[in-house]
Order: sequence, then structure tokens, then C-alpha cells
Amino acid sequence: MYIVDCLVEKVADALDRPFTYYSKQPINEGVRVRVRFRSQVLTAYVLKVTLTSLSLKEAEEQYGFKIMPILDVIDEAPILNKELLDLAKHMAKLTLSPLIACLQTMLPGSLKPSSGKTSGPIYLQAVRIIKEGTPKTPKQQEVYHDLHAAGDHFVKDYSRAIISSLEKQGFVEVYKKEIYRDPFHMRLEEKHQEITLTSAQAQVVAGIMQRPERISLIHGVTGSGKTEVYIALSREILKQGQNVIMLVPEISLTPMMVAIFKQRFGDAVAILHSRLSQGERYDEYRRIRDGQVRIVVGARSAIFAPLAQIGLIIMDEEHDSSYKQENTPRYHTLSIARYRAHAHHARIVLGSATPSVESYARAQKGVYDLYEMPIRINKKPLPQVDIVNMVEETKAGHYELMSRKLKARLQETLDRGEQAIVLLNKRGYASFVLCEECQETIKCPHCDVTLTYHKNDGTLKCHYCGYSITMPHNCPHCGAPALKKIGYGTQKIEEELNHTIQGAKVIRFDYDTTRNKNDHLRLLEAFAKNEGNILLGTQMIAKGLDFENVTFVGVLSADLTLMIPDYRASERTFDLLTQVAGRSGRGQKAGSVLIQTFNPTHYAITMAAKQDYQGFFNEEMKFRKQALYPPYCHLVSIIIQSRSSEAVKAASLDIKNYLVAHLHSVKALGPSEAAVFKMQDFYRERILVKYIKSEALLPVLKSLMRYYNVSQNGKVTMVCDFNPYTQI
DNA sequence: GCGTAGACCGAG
DNA sequence: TCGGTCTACGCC
Repeated sequence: MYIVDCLVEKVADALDRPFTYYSKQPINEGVRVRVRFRSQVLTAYVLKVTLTSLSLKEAEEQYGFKIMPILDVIDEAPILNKELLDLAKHMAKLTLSPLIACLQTMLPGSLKPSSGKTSGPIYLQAVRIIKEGTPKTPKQQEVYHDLHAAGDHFVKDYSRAIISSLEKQGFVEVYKKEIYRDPFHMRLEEKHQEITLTSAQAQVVAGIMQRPERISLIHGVTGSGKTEVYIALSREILKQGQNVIMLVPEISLTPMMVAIFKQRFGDAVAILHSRLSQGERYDEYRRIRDGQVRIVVGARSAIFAPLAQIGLIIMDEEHDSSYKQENTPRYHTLSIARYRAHAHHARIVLGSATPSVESYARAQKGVYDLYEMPIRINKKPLPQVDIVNMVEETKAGHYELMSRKLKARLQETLDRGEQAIVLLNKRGYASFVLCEECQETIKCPHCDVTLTYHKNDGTLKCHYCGYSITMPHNCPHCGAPALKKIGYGTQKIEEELNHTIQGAKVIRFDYDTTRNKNDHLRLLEAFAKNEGNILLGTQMIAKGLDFENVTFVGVLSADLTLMIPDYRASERTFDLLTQVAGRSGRGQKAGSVLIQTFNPTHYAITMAAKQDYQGFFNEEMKFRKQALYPPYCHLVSIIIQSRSSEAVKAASLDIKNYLVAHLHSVKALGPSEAAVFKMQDFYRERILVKYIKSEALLPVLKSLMRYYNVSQNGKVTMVCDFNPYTQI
């Protein structure tokens, strides 16, 4: 008989340990199996198999619990090699997350231990109404009524007992619903051009090739030709018989980089990005695993590609926040890259026009090798950037969102037959609904936010949980027919542009107009074909786009990202402004940029206007040092949540006290309420811990998590987010 | 994460 | 007394 230790597919701290089963037949370690777990049949991942001479009875006596049989074996061969299994274990330790969660993020859908033999996508139990009527009890009616409102309804959001009752009475049915993330996928036209390296590029390539096992940072302005450097480096690595992982940010840039690499390296390239279908994804994965591929291009999760003999890992746009995963396991791609590079004795190359402050600081200290590429390849000057002081503008009696200067410049641009991009910093500008009679707003019943009005389908939506209702005629509070839509969304600006700018043909690019898979592509193509002359959008349009005829970029409100209470606010603002400025004047004609701001003297804005990264970096480092933020320390954000606001407050104070009592050399800020205190019916507090070394901290956090997430059983739970990128 | 035993609650 | 609901428990 064989004793088989498995991890079951459910992600929970309480289940983050092996469960023991038996098998009459030998089973390979590292395969998936089906097992009975309480009264469910689950997929599990086999960690360890041992042959025993004990009988089942003897074994059960020895272990002290009942041992169940393995029901079925899914795979013949292990689904991960040793390097990647070790990496999963490393990641679990690093992020304080369950090992099974790490395995699930590393594997393509079809191989995830959460899926059986056939199914690929992730499913969650959802509930839908199958019979109209009135359930017996008020509680049941309440839930039933809630189910009637639009939106997704998951079993986990309700009391299970209520759902079971409704199900028994035949009002609802429970089914498995596929979960998917917001798709963002577009393909731009391929550009084919063979280029010989400039001496600057050649020098960078030579320098990096000379020093294996190093991390290098390439700081190159937009248009300095970093892509050609990546390609040349990849060629060299292939020549040496080694392979390459090329990482790009989650969204817009992927298709372009993919196209370029495909063009140059053909079938030696595999692509892994989020919108491949389940089957395509698995096919690519298998090609990589079977050694048919030399280069893997992809977003964050491509760092887990089962590629052998890795000689080089490139992270383009290394500062991009999509390299950080914002759900469990909350890993940063760079930390995974470092682990893999170490295992393979490989180089890492980070590239950016606006490196993260942390990376640039490390490069300056000599921890990374630094390469500067300050010159654009065609020697074209960077666009002229002007600032509009909106304080002056309002003093002069102009309260509109668009300054007189911005309108004038837009008009001039269109009059010349050229195109413009207008960036609206979406945050804070979502439009909401206010009752002029009672002054009440309409809020989400599950979250602490006002609902946002969506014109195209006449609904009010919650941007946090997806709750949505049709726009009511009368105020739900006082009944008066006095609801007024407030605030500037992109839709509102669009109308204003159409009114005030002559000949404006606006293409609006935002969440609403890019809902379907190919909307991005369609809209951008329309803009490229001159079907519109103003591209209006949020952060989505700041990066990577390359339109020859765009000679003017207007930023409506540079400050909004500055106001966010986050130590990276300045960095984000600088990055956003620099990137969006880079969209202007990419063709033959010179470009210009206009930035509207209420903080015209803030260094993030003035340095962005001058396109002076070094100047920004120096100022920002002063702030980071004085306020003690990375790179002068590390951060971990502890998120404490509960359905009860009192429980979460009490627990977060306890946690803070425990941290202070058990750790001497760390600073703990908070607890404070999350930016949105109540979200999806959970109240959330946050403690921010600043530390230098993690040795003492990790075990303390681990024991706190064991207490709250395992023993206390779910009333209050806590999650740790190392190197956090968001305000929760 | 999720099914379940058993405590608890309120109407008859 | 009994159906409905809530909650803690622990899964091998």
C-alpha cells in the first residue's frame, strides 16, 4: 500500500497542509488526483508518496484518523519539474500564501490543481432564480429580492443556509459560474523594419553580455531603441545555446512586443498572455515544456514558463504596476525572476523610460548595472511641454474643466488637420447621482461608495463589486423626482469637446466603450485611420500607442494621482505624465503637450514637463528618506477584514499591539480604515509595517495568520501584501 | 472553501 | 414543538 500526501485544491490557510490518502497502485509525485474531502470530491496535488508495509487499519491507528483512497489519477507524469516546485514553495514563504495557491498561479488553467481533467476556467458556485414567487420568510425574501437585481450572485456572498432553503423550495438553483478577469486585448498593425544597432545600443548589449548572473537596468527615454537591444541580447543568448523570457506589462504593449519578437524569431517564440484561449494557452505551454521553444514572450505569469536553460530574463517597463499580482499569492514578478535567474545562472535586464525609484536607487548603488540611453534614435527632440496653472484659471473666473489655452491648442491642432490625445485622470471624476431635494447620494448597499452613472445602458453601477441597478426616476431616499447627475466622466467631457471644439470627432476610449474583446483594436484602428481626430481616454491611453499624426496631448488634471494617499503618488504622476507626453510628435511633425494642474510647482509635474528623470529621482529620494519609505525600508501592508466593523477594529488593534510587542526594529503605522472601508460587505482595516530585514517579521506574521485565518475560523481574516502597490 | 451537526430562535 | 437560521468545526 502507498501513503499519498496531497494538497487539496481549495485556497485557505486552514487547508495549507498535506492530507493523507492511500493507494494500492504506485502513484507519481507531482501529479493531480481526485480525492474525497469531507463530502466533496476534489482535485488534489500529490506532494509525497511512500510505500508502507502497514495495513490500512494499522496505518489509520498510527496516524489517528481515517484514511481514504485516492479515487482517480489525472496525470501520468508530474505537471511541474523540481525547479518550479521549489519555486512554488519559495513563493509561498515569500508571500505568506497557501502553497496550492502558488501552484495554481504557476500553471495554465488546464493544468491547475483546481480543475479536473477537462475543464480549464476557474469556477465559483453561483446562484440564479429559476422560479418566480414569494419565499416563505422575510430573510429568504430579502435574499430572493437581492438575486432579482442585476449582477453576479455567488453562493459565498450569502448565508448558505438561506440559499439551501431557497434551493429546496425550488426558487433558485446553484450552478458553477466561470470567473474571468476584465479582458484587455488588442492587436496593432505590425511594423517591419530591420535595424542595425547604433553604437549606443551595441555598447549596452556588449556590457550586459560581459556580465552574466547580473541584474542590469536600462534607463532609456521613449524612442531610444530599447526593443532593438532586447532583440540583440536575445540573439546572443540563443547563440550561446540558452533561452530567453521576455516580460511585458499586462496590457497595451503586449501585442506590439509579441509581434516584433514573432517577426524576428518566428516559431522559436511562444506567447503567453491573459487573453489566449484555454486551448491555445495549453498548447504554448506544452511547446515550451517540450523544448520546442527558445523565447517566451508574455505578461506577468510568463515568468513561470517551464523553459529550460534560461540565460536571460527581460522585464520591459519594469516600473509597471502590472508586474505585481494583486490577489493571492501577491507576488512581484521581479522577486520570482531573481529566484529563477539564480537557479539558472541567468541575467536579468530591466528596462524603462521611467524606472521605479527603488530600481534606480539600486542601480546607483551598484547593486544593479546601470545603462543610460538618453538619446532618441532618430535624434528627434522630445515634445515641448507647457503647464497651465488652474489656480490662475479659476481666479480669472474660468471654472470649466478645460482651460482656455487647452481649447485653443486643441482647435489649432484640428485646424492643421492633425490629431490630439486628451487624457482624463479618471479617479475622482466618476459621475454620481445626487438628489437636489434631500442632498442624498445613491450608494452601493455592499460597499462604501456612491454608484456611478453609465449613460450607455442607463444604469448605476458599483465599481468595486459590480452591483448595478437601473437609474431610478425618483430619489430612493425622499421620493422626489430631483435626481441630478454630477461630475465629469469621460462621457461628459466628450460632449463638451463636441460642443466647444469645431470639427471635433471624438473617439472615447474607456471602460464603457472597450467592454468587448476587440473594442480596443477597433477604436484604435479607427483613430489611426483618421476616423476621429481626438482620442479621449483614461490611463489606458497613456502608454505604448504610436500614432504618427498626433501632435498634441492635453492632460486635463495632472493632480488627481498626486492626491492619492500613497507614497508612490508622485512617482505615478511623473510616470503617467512622461509616458503620455511621449505620445505626441512621434511622426515627422513636432509635437507639444499641455498639462493642466493646480500644483504647477510640484516637482513631479515640473520635472515631467522638463522630461527630467534624474531631477525627479533626486527630489523623490529626499522625500523617501525623510518619510522613511522604500528604498529606505521595505513595506508590508496587513489587511484585516470582517463582516463586523467592531470585530475588525478590535482585531486590528490587537494585531498592532502584538506586532509592537514582538518586534523591536519595525515601525507599524495604523490601523486605519481602508480607503473604501466597506467593500463587498466586508469592513477593512490596514496596518502598514516598515521594516529592514524580514527574518524576525515573517514568523510573527505567520503566527498571527495562523491565529486569525486558521483557529479563529473566518470571523476576522488577515492578508499580508508585501511591497504593496495599492491602497488595498 | 464548504458541508454539516447542533445550538438557537421565534411562531403556534 | 418544529421549521428556519446561525455558527463553529474540521476535513486525511
